[in-house]
Amino acid sequence: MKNSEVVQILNNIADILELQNVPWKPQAYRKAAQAIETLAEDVEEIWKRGELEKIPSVGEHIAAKIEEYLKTGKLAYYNKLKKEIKINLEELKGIPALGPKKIKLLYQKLGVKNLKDLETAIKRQKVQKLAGFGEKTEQALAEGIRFIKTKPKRFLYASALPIVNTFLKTFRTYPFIQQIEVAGSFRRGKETVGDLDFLAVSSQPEKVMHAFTTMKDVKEILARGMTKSSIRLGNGLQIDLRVVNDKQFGSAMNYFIGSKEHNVELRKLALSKGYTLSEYGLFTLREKKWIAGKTENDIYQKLGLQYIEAELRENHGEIAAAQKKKLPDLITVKDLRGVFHNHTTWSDGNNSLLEMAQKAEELKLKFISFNDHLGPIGITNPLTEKRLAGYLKEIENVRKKVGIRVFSGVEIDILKDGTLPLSAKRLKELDVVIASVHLAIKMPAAEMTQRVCSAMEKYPINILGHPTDRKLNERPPLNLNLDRVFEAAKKNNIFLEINGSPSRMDLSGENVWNARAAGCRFAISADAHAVSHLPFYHLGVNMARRGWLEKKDVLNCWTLEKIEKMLKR
DNA sequence: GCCGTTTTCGGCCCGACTGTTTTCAGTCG
Repeated sequence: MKNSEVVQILNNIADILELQNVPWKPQAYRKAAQAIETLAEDVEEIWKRGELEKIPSVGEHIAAKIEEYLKTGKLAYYNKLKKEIKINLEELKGIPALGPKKIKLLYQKLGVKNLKDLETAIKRQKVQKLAGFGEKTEQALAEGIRFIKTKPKRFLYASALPIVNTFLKTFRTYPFIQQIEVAGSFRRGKETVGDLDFLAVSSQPEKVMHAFTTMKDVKEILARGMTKSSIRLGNGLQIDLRVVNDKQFGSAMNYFIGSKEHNVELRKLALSKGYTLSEYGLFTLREKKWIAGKTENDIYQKLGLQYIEAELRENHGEIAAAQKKKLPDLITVKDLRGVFHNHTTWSDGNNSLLEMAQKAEELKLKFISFNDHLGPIGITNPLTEKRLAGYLKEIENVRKKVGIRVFSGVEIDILKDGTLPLSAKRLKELDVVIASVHLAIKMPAAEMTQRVCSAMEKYPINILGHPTDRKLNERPPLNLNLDRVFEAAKKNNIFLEINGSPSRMDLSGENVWNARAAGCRFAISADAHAVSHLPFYHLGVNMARRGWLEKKDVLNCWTLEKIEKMLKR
């Protein structure tokens, strides 16, 4: 699956062309990148069928470039561009508040080529003296650097997911492998992963190691042993594979799923009961007699615990709860009857209302909620009060053509002053109102908290959209006093969104956990901008599970009658 | 560089906010 690599290269080309002031081409490359990003299929398969140009926004020239890359692993045009600019754009463009124009000026006036140069220039206070820059910009850049430095780049769960699936599917076909599973933070459903850990059962470990280290996507072999090897893929993701025997599989899974903190607690508990626990099994302390290890359930049982789902293993009280048999009956993907927060061509989505609704029906959902943008951000092609009537009319038509419930709604901006750009009266004409912060995202905590809480107090809002507005690997969460936000949400009967968009995952599992403790309820959304995005609600379920949620905590799981009743404001 | 058919050439989602200015450029979505 080379999709993510192709997407990255096309985006990088767009960045360079933008820096060079080339008109229009950057958009063309970016659009093509976006189209490939939302593909459900492997771009290599499409190329093999000779259908690259059938991908929207991919024309003759970009298709040729994709072909060159897939064939040779290189792209001459991209390499030429990289040589021309002499700047480490990938590094610099990641800094918030730094765009192509400023990067160019920094290079021309101060010779800044990379992060290190920029740091030196800031230290010498040279940046603030540049035309168009100032003290505040310099400060903002220093802060931006601090942010990206303290946040090591991790892979999004969603980009690791197809790799995991392909890997498992392939390795499960090998006759010399009896069992193989993914472990690590991926298994715990974390929104990002540092690497991937797999565990296999085989009586011929050397064959497994051979198959692993000779996979076609391997770029580098980091370690190759008899039962354990590590490789790095072309996209930089590290994969570890370990082979154990049948009797050890459960204990090894338990050890490699972690978290480390959970494991430490579990081992302590084992000791207190006269056992010792390691990746090789649960043994009696004195005679080292094997007690359990074949399955994880055996181990938890022997320790007097309920089975603890992987998503809960963060040493967040799960062991104590398991002792008292008080673990939550965790929500699953199947419990969701529908999905909130979906965009269409009425704002910045790629598919029509009908296409989205039909896809939801195909996914066996019972309802879909449309929440196109309404607010001042032009690039989202937002709805206006004027266009609202046409939007609602088309939704009415869609209702006649599909067999599922279709909720009308908007995603409306919470403006800087805490007001919404549509009256409460008009908002009440809609089934589902999601309110979100999109602009003026840098505000001190007190003001930002006031802004969000005031909107929840004064307007008929159903769902607070992506409450912290964080973007994984891109920017930190809003300055918010979340305790106050949770309190206001509870008081005003507003559901907190768990946004399943891969780079958002907002609220995070930990925030969900806290909000649940504060008595809040939740709505899971896809924030889909294309039919291929609809399944993103699965990722939201990961956050919900990490936050200990049950069916009763999540609006999507209720009966349609109950949902409708609850949405009335 | 892509797209479309009132166009094979001439368009290409655009407004708020910030920090720098004194009317606007750059960034963000």
